[in-house]
Amino acid sequence: MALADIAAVKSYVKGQTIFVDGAEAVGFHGVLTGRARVFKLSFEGKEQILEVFGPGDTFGEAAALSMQRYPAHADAVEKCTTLFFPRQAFRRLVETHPTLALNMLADLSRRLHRFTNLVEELSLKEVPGRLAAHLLYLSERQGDSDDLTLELPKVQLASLLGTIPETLSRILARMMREGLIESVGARHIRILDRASLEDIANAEKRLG
Amino acid sequence: MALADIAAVKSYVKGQTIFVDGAEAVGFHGVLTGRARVFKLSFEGKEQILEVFGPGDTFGEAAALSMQRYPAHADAVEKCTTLFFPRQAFRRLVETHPTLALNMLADLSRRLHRFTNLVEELSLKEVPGRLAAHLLYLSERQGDSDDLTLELPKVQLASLLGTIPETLSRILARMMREGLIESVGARHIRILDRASLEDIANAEKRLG
DNA sequence: CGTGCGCTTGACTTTTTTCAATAAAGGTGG
DNA sequence: CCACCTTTATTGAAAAAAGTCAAGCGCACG
Repeated sequence: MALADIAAVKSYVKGQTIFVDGAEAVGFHGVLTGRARVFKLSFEGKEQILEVFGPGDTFGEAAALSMQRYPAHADAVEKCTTLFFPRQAFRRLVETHPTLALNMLADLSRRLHRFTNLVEELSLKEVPGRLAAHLLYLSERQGDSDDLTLELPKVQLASLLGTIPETLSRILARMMREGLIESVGARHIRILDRASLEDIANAEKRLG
Repeated sequence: MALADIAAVKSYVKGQTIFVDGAEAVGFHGVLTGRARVFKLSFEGKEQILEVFGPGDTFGEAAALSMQRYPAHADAVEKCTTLFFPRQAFRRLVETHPTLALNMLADLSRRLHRFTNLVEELSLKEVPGRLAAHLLYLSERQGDSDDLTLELPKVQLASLLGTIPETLSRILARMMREGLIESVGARHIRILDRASLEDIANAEKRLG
């Protein structure tokens, strides 16, 4: 695939900015190692993570292809290397390779779907619901085990769930008190009552 | 364009379901007359409108093209006719017409961008901020006049802004009390203090 | 070995929702 | 054209959810 010909490797240290909201979109990234995040920042400095990307994921394609500017910020969650594809070359490639365009369509559709769900969660569920859904998601991703690893520090997790660390902390504590989960060290959690967690995730809000 | 060959006209009465969340995606729609909305429904029955579509807009393409199922509900805001494009025929068309694929890419990118902003508003702004932003958006759309028309009944507007009618009503009342806006009949509003409205929309939350 | 950052907890405030009642508006059939 | 009835909008009072501010703990990393 001619894609490789136009790419350049870039690397970022933890916390380093990859692009900023509103900046001219000069290209997009494919993650090689580490993780990156795309997020929105409020005037007061609160952030909402839109997505976290790991090896194999790409981000910024939509902006590079059809938009003038990046619609959000991106930085490195941890030390991270990416393949960078410059805008113009990428555009030409897409325009001449129908298959590439179709792949991109599939990709954007997936992303759109995820955003739909994010909106649903933010607007229609309370924080416990979002947290429960996230825990179940992690469990599924990690082989349906009841023991799971939080893949982000709690500050970041809070931001991903559209809340703040204090609130996250309290709700985690409440879920433990009620025997839904158990804490196994800093970043590990054991699911004790999956059924209740599922109820909460499905927004039948009761929990005390 | 061969697109017309595969389409069929459909018509819906006010409130009629166009498709439901999770149903198999059998095709997509282009609005001819009237308006349609795409929305998510919570377990308790609260709804979050994702987008409202008018003549010339299309919706459901991503689902029809790449996904198995519709990611949300759709119904007619008012009496409404659409052109319906069946999934299979559309897919074949896109696969053989690169230009069509590129147009779709542009379209999905735009939509993705809008969703990004919706997430930002829901997560990072309070209701007054969202309302202020919406009023300014309507003003711009309607020719930058200070007199604007709410294009939706208040229940729907509340749902679009991720809140409930009561809250919307209160905040509208507050904005009047504070001289930011003036009510001119049921669905018309006059902007009196655009600068303050812009401040609020940009989330420097003060308003009292 | 200390400093700092991440995490937790408590007390308090603000925002939003809920519940309930009322008022206004709009369409329909007589 | 009007009366009726359903839908839509507003308001109050109370409750709940989440956020702010501030303090304190603990662990990691330099």
